[in-house]
Amino acid sequence: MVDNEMNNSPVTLLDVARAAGVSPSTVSRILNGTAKVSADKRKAVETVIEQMHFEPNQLAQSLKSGRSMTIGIVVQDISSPFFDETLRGVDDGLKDTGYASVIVSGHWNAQEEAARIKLLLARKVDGIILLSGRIADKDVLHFANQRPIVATGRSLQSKTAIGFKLDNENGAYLAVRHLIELGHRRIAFVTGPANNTDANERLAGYRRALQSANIEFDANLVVEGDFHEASGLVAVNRLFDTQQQFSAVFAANDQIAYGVRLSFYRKGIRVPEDVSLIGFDDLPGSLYTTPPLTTIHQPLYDMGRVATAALLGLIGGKNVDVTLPSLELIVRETTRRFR
Amino acid sequence: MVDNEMNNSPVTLLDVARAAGVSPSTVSRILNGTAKVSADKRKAVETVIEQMHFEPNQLAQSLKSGRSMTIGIVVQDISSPFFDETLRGVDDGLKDTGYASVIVSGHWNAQEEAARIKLLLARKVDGIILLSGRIADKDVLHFANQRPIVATGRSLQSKTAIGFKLDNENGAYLAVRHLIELGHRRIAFVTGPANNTDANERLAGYRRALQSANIEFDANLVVEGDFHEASGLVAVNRLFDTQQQFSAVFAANDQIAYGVRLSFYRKGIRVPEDVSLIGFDDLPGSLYTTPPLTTIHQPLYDMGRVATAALLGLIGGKNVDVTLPSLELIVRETTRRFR
DNA sequence: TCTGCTATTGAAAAGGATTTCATAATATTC
DNA sequence: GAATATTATGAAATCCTTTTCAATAGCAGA
Repeated sequence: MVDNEMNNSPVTLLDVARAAGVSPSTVSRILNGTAKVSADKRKAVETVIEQMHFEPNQLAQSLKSGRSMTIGIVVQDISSPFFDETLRGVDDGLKDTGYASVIVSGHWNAQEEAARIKLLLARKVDGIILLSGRIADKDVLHFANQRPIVATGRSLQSKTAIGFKLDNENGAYLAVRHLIELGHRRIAFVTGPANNTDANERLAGYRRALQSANIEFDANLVVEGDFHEASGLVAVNRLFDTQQQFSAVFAANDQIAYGVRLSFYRKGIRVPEDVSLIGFDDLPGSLYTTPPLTTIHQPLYDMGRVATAALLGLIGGKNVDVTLPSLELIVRETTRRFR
Repeated sequence: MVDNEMNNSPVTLLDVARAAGVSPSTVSRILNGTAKVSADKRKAVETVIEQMHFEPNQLAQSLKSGRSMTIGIVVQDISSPFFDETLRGVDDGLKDTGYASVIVSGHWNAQEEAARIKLLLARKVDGIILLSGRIADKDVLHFANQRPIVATGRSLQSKTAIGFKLDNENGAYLAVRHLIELGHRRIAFVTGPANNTDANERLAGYRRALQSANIEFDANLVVEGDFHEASGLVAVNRLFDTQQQFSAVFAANDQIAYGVRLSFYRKGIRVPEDVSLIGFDDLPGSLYTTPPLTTIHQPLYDMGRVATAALLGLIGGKNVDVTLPSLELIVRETTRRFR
């Protein structure tokens, strides 16, 4: 409390240098260990730094070095549990690296994503992690000319960009096969938006599973949702309105499954006694639904970690290869043998 | 693709100035509209900017102006729905202001919070939003000497710091009164960590509601949780193990309520037929639990907006006053008349 | 004691933008 | 047409660190 707390202009390296009777260069050298400095000066400078509570101005450091020690993260929805888990992985991956992250949201809109990426670039982030999103691959590659980019939910491979995705098709196959193994044959699928790749791949997995069990695909059992809870609810209502027969529902993600679950509750249909339900994602909340949701576990947290490691590698100029844990069926309590 | 994409050193304002045959000052003036510039030069500069794809280096701008156009946000848990909602409010509040945000997590640890705040300060954020947290008020005020801070979950009022909190006590009172009005008299309370202010205030509200209905407080009906789902589950088990009689449970937050709900499901106890359950927070997920959860609505999103507006006011040197929407009882489907 | 090195240290430039101050050019007034 | 007030523009300083380059001092070797 002895320092310049009153005087609101912050202490600079120059102030320190003057107070310690040395040149700024010397202070900088001590700070960064760039060169040998005599013991007495070092001591003097260090005590002054202590006394004055000096903290180097990162902005100035960044400007000089060209490295901002910041990475940008583009999510699509800042309050979605889906992105949260990945974000937690990124956060942990960044721990003790000196990097901080700027998180921006693209809101599932290609134009907004591009605008956000430009913003990050203008801020001179050292790299970008792009989680899902609708922006075209070629635009991603274009931006990657300026700073390395790691993207999830798409396959990309260049000197400055890496993209990886999980095997949605296979995950969906696993889910539907599980239902089939339990004896279900009329399986409804509440999918995601028609133009969404993930949704379409999951649909493909659904079809493959049916096919390999010689169950005919029935388009009436497929209802479009939007990955949010409400859409699951209306999807089920739609299924009932059109009088479809089914004994199980595969929801394209857990959030849809929650909506589906509620719709059944409203109609007095029991899960899993009357109908089986399976989701996709394994959000943290799915452990605590009533009953706990059977679902396909996406290693979201790990994706965050892997993406971060890959980006740090790219930034450091190392060549990286990503190996992801795979999708996994988690059987909980919303599925049961038919009849 | 005609520009310097190959040549990886980015275009600077000086490059633009040279290419357009004017001084850097002029370019800057055009960029910022700081002064009048003749139409022909403006035109020339603008076309050069366009051609060269010039983007001003924000780092340099920030260094000069002392404003980084970045605000720091300290959350406690990056993947908690509680913070997410607030974050969404902040995000929306920042929209179109030119500010971006750096989000760091204090992990409910005072020391880590302090370290994170220092990190943000070193990055010269223009202000900080502190969401909950355990760091002492005086430390917050100390940091606020350097940059304005807006904090939630605590009351603070100084030239550079604003803290506001919702009326937990009253919210809890509302919840418990609702149960009492439904005829419940043996009401269990699953609280938060013993040293947590919010938890204690909610406990106080619980007690006041009982008292004003002449129901004697029974310490055996109060079980400590930690605001996470699992603790709700074990709390109920504990209640059963110690053979407590109760017809309703008040959970100190929605996440605890989810755990409580699951425990009941496991025991074959129906909600709300056999027991009533009420939460606190109104997380987005509470709309889709089975059945949808009766709870106390915390205006989390609004808190984010309000905090952001307050911080922007503080940064701009305006004097701000915060008015918060209040807590509200949301009756859904987990509570019902006793017997 | 003198030459030749090495180890420390400081001066100054650089990084990219903004802003003050000065100047040249134009416009206004009588 | 002369004198003054404006206006548009550029030069240079500034924000804070880092880093290159040059210089000084100290030391070893002969």
